[in-house]
Amino acid sequence: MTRDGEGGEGRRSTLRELKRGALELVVLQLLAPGEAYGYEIVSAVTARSRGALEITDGTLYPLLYRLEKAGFVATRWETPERGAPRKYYRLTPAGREELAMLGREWAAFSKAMGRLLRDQEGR
Amino acid sequence: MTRDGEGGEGRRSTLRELKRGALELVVLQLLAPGEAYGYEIVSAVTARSRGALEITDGTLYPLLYRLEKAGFVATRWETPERGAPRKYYRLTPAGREELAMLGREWAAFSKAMGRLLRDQEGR
DNA sequence: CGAGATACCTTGTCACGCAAGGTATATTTC
DNA sequence: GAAATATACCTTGCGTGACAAGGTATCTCG
Repeated sequence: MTRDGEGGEGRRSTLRELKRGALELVVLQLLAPGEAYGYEIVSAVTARSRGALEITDGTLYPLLYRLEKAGFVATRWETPERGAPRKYYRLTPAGREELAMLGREWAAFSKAMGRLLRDQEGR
Repeated sequence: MTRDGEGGEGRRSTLRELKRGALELVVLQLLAPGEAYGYEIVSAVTARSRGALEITDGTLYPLLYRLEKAGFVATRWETPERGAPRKYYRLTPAGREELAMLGREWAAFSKAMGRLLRDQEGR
């Protein structure tokens, strides 16, 4: 996966802002089954969200750094038999708590949004 | 509703970032049944989202201004019999289109998130 | 006339996604 | 064995937007 670019001059991609806050939750969820390295996470985010969420490595690495600084993930370097060295990330216990909490918050939030969008009542 | 403050020194309020992107959609939805004025919208957002989304007027007014500049809402001043003058906002046809589009995007996004969070598969 | 309530608006700060660059290592090709 | 390519990680600069904090204008009440 190379530099993509997307063509975008000044276009606002509507819910772009919304997707921001979801990213931390998504990354933690992706790490739940086991460890993964940076580039792997970048493509997993797009794949597992079926395109609803697309990120670049320039977005991910600062986030991973914040997560590590917050104690939610721990890292490990590994040099595979072929290819460049990889930095593997895995959840810490605090990271699993954070994941659970964000999951609950997401559920509450999306439920509230669904209700609000469904109701036709005039305030 | 006065200045609230929330106590927050450096605290990260978790899904705060996520709620950003939802706000435009929520405000447009609140205006769907008819016009409303600023302060009314501020309290309606909290009430209709049942606390899942809380904003201050300092957040809303810049957003309303952006929506107006984008042609999604139109305004009208009214001086009520009692109290300070109010600026009423209503959806334009373009605003209704935007609302419909954001609603579809929200549905797709929340569906993708739900699926991602539900799946336990190891990438 | 003050004090308070209602309502609107602006300024400054901070967070963060993202494009665009860069570095390091390993592999392939000539 | 040097250049080219691929893989992977990291950093810088910019723009956007939520929010706190402050401000202004109008009206009501004592």
